[in-house]
Amino acid sequence: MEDLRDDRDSWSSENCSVARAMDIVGSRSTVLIMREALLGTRRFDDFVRRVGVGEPAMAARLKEMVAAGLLERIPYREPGQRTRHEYQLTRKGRELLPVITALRNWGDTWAADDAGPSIVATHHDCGEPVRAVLRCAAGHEMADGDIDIAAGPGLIRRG
Amino acid sequence: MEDLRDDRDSWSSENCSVARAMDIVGSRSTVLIMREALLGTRRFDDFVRRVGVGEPAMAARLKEMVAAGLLERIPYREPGQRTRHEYQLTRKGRELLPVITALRNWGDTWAADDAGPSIVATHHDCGEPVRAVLRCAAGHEMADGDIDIAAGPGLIRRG
DNA sequence: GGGCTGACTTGCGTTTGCATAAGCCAGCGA
DNA sequence: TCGCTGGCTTATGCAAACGCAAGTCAGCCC
Repeated sequence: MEDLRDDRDSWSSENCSVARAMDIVGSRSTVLIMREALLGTRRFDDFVRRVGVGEPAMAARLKEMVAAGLLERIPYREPGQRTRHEYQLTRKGRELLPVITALRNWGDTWAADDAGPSIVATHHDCGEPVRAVLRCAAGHEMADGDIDIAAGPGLIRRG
Repeated sequence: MEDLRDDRDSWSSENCSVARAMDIVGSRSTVLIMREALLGTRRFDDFVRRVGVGEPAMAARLKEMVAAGLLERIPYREPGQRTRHEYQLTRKGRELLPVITALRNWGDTWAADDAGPSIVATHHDCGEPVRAVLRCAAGHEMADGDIDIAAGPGLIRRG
């Protein structure tokens, strides 16, 4: 099994999933909106207050995220109230949870304030803290030294 | 065990590790530089070529990343060449691998082009593909529905 | 039909990110 | 000592992101 890192210049990163993911969720406010959405927030003014960005920025961001398929704009009606809209996570959006969790883990370790982390994700069944870890399809958990880089079907070779 | 999502307005996200992580690695180019660094790139012009940003932006980004402790600027000398500097990952930087991996997984699933992913991380020992997954300290792997949000020591409660 | 409220939109000015083009500088080889 | 090369820095300008302040609009309540 060849490791592509050994000949990094024989292939290009044009078709890169990391870059494409960053085009969609690459801005600070988008990530913070995802954090809130994953914590259950759904309404416009709750997002504004909890994320801490202004209304114009929030409106623009939410519109982009609906267009990108991370959120869905759903009408709802509370009794005695007019019809409003809320922003619900789609599957595409919910599946960003490992990204947000990995970011939170890293921030807890390397960028926390003196008091320690403010919130901890825990396993509902056993109460133990949850982390994003690297695991192979055979079930082995690993550190970064145990990883090779192999070619996928979309690899663009050079020369 | 209380779930903090049930009373989201009783606490604030001021002290948030996700936000602080985004302040450090929140820009597209920083993430792409981390991608390349984790693939083994170390030299200035290799970063410029492989990441696809201009030299001024790269110089500024690398300087920030060294200041943030993600990279270290190390002098080296190839025989017959003058002394140069390369950018090596620190432990702080290397530990972003789960974040980058989670982003790549998500991009492969939700933002890939028709050809499929260009590269696949595999386990060196068994060759199976590697993913970032959520796992609790007791060893259970889980989906997003199995997660509670508990208070950490740094939580800021309100009124 | 007039007020109120949640959910935006508009306008303006600032900051940040990045591109392009050009210039600088250290030192090795000749 | 002179040119070459890798590794930047400087100059300039555009475009996107964001904050603040103010305005709009829909419709339920009265």
